Amino acid sequence: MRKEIKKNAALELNPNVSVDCVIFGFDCDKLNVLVINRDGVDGVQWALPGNLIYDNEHLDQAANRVLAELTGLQHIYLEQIGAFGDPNRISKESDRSWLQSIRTQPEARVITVAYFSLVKMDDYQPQASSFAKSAEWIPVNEIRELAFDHFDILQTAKFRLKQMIKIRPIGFNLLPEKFTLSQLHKLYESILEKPLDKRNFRRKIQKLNIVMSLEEKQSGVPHKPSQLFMFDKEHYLLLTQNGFDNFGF
Amino acid sequence: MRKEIKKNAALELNPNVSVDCVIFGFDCDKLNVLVINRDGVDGVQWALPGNLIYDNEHLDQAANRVLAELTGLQHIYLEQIGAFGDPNRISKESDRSWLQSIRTQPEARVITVAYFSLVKMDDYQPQASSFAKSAEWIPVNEIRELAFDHFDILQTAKFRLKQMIKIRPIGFNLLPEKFTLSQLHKLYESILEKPLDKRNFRRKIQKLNIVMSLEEKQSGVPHKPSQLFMFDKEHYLLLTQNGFDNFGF
DNA sequence: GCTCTTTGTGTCAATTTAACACTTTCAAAT
DNA sequence: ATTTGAAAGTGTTAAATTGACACAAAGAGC
Repeated sequence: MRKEIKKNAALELNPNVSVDCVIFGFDCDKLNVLVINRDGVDGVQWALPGNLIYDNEHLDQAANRVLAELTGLQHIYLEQIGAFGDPNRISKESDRSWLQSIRTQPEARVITVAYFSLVKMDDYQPQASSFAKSAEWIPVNEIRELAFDHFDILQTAKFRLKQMIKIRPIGFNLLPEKFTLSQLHKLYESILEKPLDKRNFRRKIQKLNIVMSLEEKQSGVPHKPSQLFMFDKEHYLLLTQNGFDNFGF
Repeated sequence: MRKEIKKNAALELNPNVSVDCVIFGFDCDKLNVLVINRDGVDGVQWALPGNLIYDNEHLDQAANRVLAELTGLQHIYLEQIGAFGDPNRISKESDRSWLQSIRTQPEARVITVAYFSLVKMDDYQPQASSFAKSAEWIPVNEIRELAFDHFDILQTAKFRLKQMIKIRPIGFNLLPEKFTLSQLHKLYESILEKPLDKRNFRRKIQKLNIVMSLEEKQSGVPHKPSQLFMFDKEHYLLLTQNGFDNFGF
């Protein structure tokens, strides 16, 4: 039985609980996810940024801290997806040996609490540090495998995102301040993984009153320049809190 | 640092991870939730059934085991709500002293993974055992306070239920095999906490093709007897898996 | 047979949805 | 200067869905 008394919980990692972050970014073309490559693992094997929590730390704080430590990303609103904790989640030899090299209790049962977020890719240039030897944006649909149970977590995150998009406005965190409706359109298509009728999409978005058209237009593009839009922060926030009942596509 | 090697993980409770269950039941009138009263706590202070997990146990299994141990309820499909783990979640003195009496590491940081489920109240007569000195169904809207952070968990469960009802069919697990549309109607009103137009409700439900009317009618009621219905298991299951896009009320 | 209580039913106007094609505007190439 | 390619932008229609709303029917108990 574990019985020792903790003296300095503040500094102590809890060997049983970790957090993992699924950070989605949008490059105005497709959905990407932020992954790291771990120091001490040969070759390329992507993993979600994640690590053990401290004993005195809020889960949400831990997620933010771990994300920042591994990738440099800060001040991101993270939303919880849920807990994952198959007792046999360490099925890959590379994961096992990596844990041996980094954890004081590499065999400990770990429950991981997953978080996700949506950010503008351009605003966040990942900088690998701590045990991350690299940190990169990778297109979501190119990912076939991840460390531990991270692939499951990613699938769940994608699913949650699909649900969320029907209930709340989305895009504020994923698009640049000024954006075109085509970009927003593509964002929705990327998340839902299906084509949406352009005219119907535009009509629906405009009726929500969350976008305001600017005077400005695109320039330098080899085709008809697009009107630029901004989100109407007030309306957007209102809908974020209240959600909408009927916004199916 | 905790460094000891576990020999018999199978028998060892993990001091850092617990599960809690929010079991909703419907008495054909209002929504209830299953709560326990703990042995060793003076007076009445309700708590959700929950306890630490074993080190080698799946989270879902742990939730089922703990629920069965405390209330006798078995074979229930539990769905995860998420992880809760405020490091200061032990704010009440009664919780603290109760932990002292039952846990080997009463001060340990605990992350709890919450689950919820919907059952027919009549099929499950709770039988308190283990550290539960009683186990009862209590109307959800009479609950003002619960042990630990269980009130938060309950609120989150209610919220998730409200969301779920718009995306998937509901009722199969909450109503008796044969039921009336009025009962189903009341169930939806209880969950959504708002009145729904009777005719519109019936129209919508019927269009889903999840209910089949039986030849049978109610009898012995002092008013016009109601048609009885059953769920069409096949259609119901189909919609459970696929969800529906537009079922707002 | 009267009363009480709950069941069960239909219409209409307003809104929302899905399907669908052509013109406009710019930059780059010729 | 003209052409070409690429994406932007725009409206109508038929069908489906929504929400609002009121009264007759059936049984039990008196």
